[in-house]
Amino acid sequence: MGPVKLDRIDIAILATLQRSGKMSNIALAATVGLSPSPCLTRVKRLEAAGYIAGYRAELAWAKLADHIIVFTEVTLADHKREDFVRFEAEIRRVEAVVECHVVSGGYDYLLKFVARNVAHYQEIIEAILDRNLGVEKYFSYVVIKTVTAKDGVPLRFLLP
Amino acid sequence: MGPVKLDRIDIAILATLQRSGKMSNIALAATVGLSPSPCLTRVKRLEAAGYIAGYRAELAWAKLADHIIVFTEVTLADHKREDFVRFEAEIRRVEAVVECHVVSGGYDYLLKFVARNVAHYQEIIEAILDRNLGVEKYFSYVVIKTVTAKDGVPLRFLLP
DNA sequence: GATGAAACTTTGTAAAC
DNA sequence: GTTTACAAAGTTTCATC
Repeated sequence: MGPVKLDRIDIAILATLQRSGKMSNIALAATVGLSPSPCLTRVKRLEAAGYIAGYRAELAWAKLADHIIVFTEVTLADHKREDFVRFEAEIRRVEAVVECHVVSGGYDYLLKFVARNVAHYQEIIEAILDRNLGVEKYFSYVVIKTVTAKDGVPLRFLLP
Repeated sequence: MGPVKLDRIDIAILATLQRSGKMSNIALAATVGLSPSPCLTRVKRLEAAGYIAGYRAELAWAKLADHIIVFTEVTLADHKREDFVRFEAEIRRVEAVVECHVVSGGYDYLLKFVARNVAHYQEIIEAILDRNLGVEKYFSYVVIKTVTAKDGVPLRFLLP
């Protein structure tokens, strides 16, 4: 997990693997303009340094199962440290919550839910409210259409 | 891309590959309780049917580059069909926008941005406003802390 | 579905340049 | 860093039960 300097080739490797994680080392080497041996060395180094968190298959959810996505703004009634800790600990255990962020201004948490349908979402929310986690109010935004959903983030855009 | 019936083993394969996309076929077969040959046949069938959208390396953004995430609510001034089409076409071209959803109630779009810092985000937003895409108002929520960010969605949770 | 054999590809390492 | 070589391992196909 030591610090590793990233040169242009390392960035190219990361960017390529982000798009095609199963590409063979030979194909990867050709893509980034390296011969296979040093390319593999770099990949192993990047993995060991912790820059690659893992490899995942991206599933086609739309084809696999009917589902809806809902973003929910949550405001807690009290704002003591223990209120936050308790809410977060419990929300982590809810399968339907795929993202939960603390945000600045307006409200406390922004959550992203996945559910089979609106009724299913309602069940989930009510189960959360029943647990008395100190939710003062919440507002739900059901996703009607997703315009953009990038798999990764353009590396070159974020790196200086 | 034909229709494929998914049995318990198919679901297990998809769930496993979602977690470890680079697992070898031999290891995968052992995990789902199959011998390698039929296991590979199933994987190929699932890929051909379009249930697996691709394989990706998940990068460790926190280690790679300083960055912030911002959720932005956008309301358009006019709601004619062409207003939506124009806004969506342009927003797709903004690198910093990693997600863009049409949502029900409150406002029109919920966007998820990635930027190097708040000043960078401000630049990006101003560039969007300068293009006169019909944005009447917007509100930004900077992510202070991410409590949960699941890589995939539990398959069994969504499937009936 | 399982098994096992055979051909092929890729990986991972090590040599020499 | 490149190229070549090579052994180990994994993939893929095929025939058989």
